[in-house]
Amino acid sequence: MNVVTSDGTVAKALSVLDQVTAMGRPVRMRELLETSEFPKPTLYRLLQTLTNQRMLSYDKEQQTYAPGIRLVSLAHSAWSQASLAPIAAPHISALAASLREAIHLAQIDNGQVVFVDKRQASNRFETLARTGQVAPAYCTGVGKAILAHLSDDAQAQALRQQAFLKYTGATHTSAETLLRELEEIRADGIAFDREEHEVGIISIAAPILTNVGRVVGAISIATATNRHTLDGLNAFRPALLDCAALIGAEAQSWQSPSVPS
Amino acid sequence: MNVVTSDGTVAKALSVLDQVTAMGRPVRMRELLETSEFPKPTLYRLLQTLTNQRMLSYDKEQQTYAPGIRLVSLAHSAWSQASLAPIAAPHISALAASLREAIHLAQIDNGQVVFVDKRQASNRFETLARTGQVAPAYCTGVGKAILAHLSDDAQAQALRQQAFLKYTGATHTSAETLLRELEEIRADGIAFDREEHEVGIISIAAPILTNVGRVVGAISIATATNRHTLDGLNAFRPALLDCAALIGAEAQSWQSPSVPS
DNA sequence: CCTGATGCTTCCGCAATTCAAAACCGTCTC
DNA sequence: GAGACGGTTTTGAATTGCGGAAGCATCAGG
Repeated sequence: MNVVTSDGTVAKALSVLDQVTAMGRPVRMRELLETSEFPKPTLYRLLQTLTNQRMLSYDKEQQTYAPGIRLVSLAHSAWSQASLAPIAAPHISALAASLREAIHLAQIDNGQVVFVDKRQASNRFETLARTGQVAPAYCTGVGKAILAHLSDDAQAQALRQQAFLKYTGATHTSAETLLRELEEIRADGIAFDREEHEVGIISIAAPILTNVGRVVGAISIATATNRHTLDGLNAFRPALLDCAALIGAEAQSWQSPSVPS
Repeated sequence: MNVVTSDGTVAKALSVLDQVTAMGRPVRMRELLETSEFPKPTLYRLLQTLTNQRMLSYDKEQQTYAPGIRLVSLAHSAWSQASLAPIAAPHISALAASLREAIHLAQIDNGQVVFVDKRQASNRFETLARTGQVAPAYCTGVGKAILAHLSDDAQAQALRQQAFLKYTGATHTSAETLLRELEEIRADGIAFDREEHEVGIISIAAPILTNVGRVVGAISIATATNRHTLDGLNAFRPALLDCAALIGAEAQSWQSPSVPS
C-alpha cells in the first residue's frame, strides 16, 4: 500500500520529460537545472537517456532539448484507446452541427483537465490538434463538472492537486468555496465557467456518467461573453445533457482511469 | 561514444509501453509476457511503475493495461513543438483547398514514418486525429521521399530498420531494389507510392528540405486508384514541390531529429 | 594571449535500485 | 478437492544509478 512511494528512475526520467514539455520551447540544460530537483550530472544523464530513447530531441547547434516525435506516435494509440474521443466523436459532431457552437470533450488526469477532442462549428481552421491541451480542473467548466461527480476519496485527492491560482477575479482560490459550488453542480447536473479561467470566456458543461454513475469525462460548450451570456448558455442545457447521456451509455464498458489508493 | 548501449530501466519501461500501445487494445499481463523479453516479475514491476506514472491505465475489472491519458497531454506539447505541423499548417491547408485533394505531412522517427498532420479537402469528417499514425518508410511515398534525402549514414541506419514485409505485389522486399529507387527519387525530387503499402492506394510525395539541404519531412497527395492514375498524380507535381519549398524555407531554424552516432 | 566565467561532460567510489528465482495466493475448471 | 493458471510478494545478489568533484570546451573582457 505504498502511497507516494516514488518509483525509481522511470519516475525521475518522466518528471524531466514533463519539465521539458512544460517549457513550451526548446531549452538548454542550464534552464532546466534551475528548476530541477536533480543535481547536474543526474539531470544530464536523464536527458541523455530520454534523447537516446527519442522521447526528447536534441539540437546540437543550440544545445537545446525539445519533446521528441516518438511522443506523437505514442499518443496516437493513447488517444484512440485511452480516450473517450472515438466513442464520443459522432455525438459531439452532431451536437456541434445542430447548435453551431464549439464543443469540447475532456477527461481528468492527475487533477488536470485534458481536452481529448474539440469541434468548432464555424471557422473550419484552427480546430485541429489543440487536442491534448491541459487546463486546471478547479476553474473550468468541464473540470468542475468532473470533480463534482468523483467519488469522495478521488475528489479529495483531486482537490489536493489543485493549485488555486487566481487567473481572474472570479477564480476560486480555496478548496472551501470550490467544494460548495461542487455540491450545487452535483445537485444541478450542470457546471458553469463564469470567466474563472480567462476573462471573456464562459462555458456550460455536463459530466459524462456511465450507467453506474461513474464519471468518465465531460463535454462543454465554450463561448465568448460577447456572443452569449450565461443565461443564454443555459438554453443549451437540454441538448448538452442529452448528448452527455448518449456518450455515457456507450462508454459503459470502458477503461477505468485507475485511481490508485 | 556508446553506440547501442541500452540505457537502463527507462529503456525497458519504454519498451513495455511500446508493446502495450502496439497491441491496439487493452491487454492482460499474460499476453505481454508471451512476447516480452522480460521475466514475469520484472514485467510486472514495470507495468506497476508505468501505471503509477499514469503512462498506462489499468482496468481493475478486466485486469488489462491500456495507454494512459498522460500520453495525450504529453503529445500535445510534442506536436506543437517537435513537429513541422505548426509551421506547415497554413501551407498544406492552402494546398488541400486549391487541389481538392488529401494532403499528408510526415516526419521520420526511428525508421518509421509518423504522420503529423493531414488535410482532407472533401469529407469533413474522418480527417481528425489520425495524426500520430505510423507506417513503414520503405513502402510509402513520404517515407521514400525522406529516405532518399537522408545523409549516407542516417540512410544506412534507417534502411537497417526496415522490415521489408511484403504488403502487396509492388512492395520492395530488399534494401537493394529500394536503394535503386531512392537514387532515382533523389535525382527526380519526387517519390511515388505505387500501391506498395495498400492495394488501390497511390501517392505522390515531395521531401521538405531546408536551405542547407537537410530533409526534415515530406508531404504527399494520397488517393485511390479509382480516382487518379499515377500519371494523373504527376500533374500535382509543381504544386506539391512549391508547397514543400515554402515549408522548407520556414523550417530553416528548426530542431534537428538528433540522430545519435 | 591570457584569465575568469559559464555551462557541458566525464570519473569513479558508494549506495540504492533493480533484478528474477522461487514461493505464494486467489480464482477458475474439471 | 486437486490441478492449472495467472497475478503478486518476497528476498539476496549485483547491477545501476547516483552525484561530488574534477575536467573540458567556449566565450568575453582585460
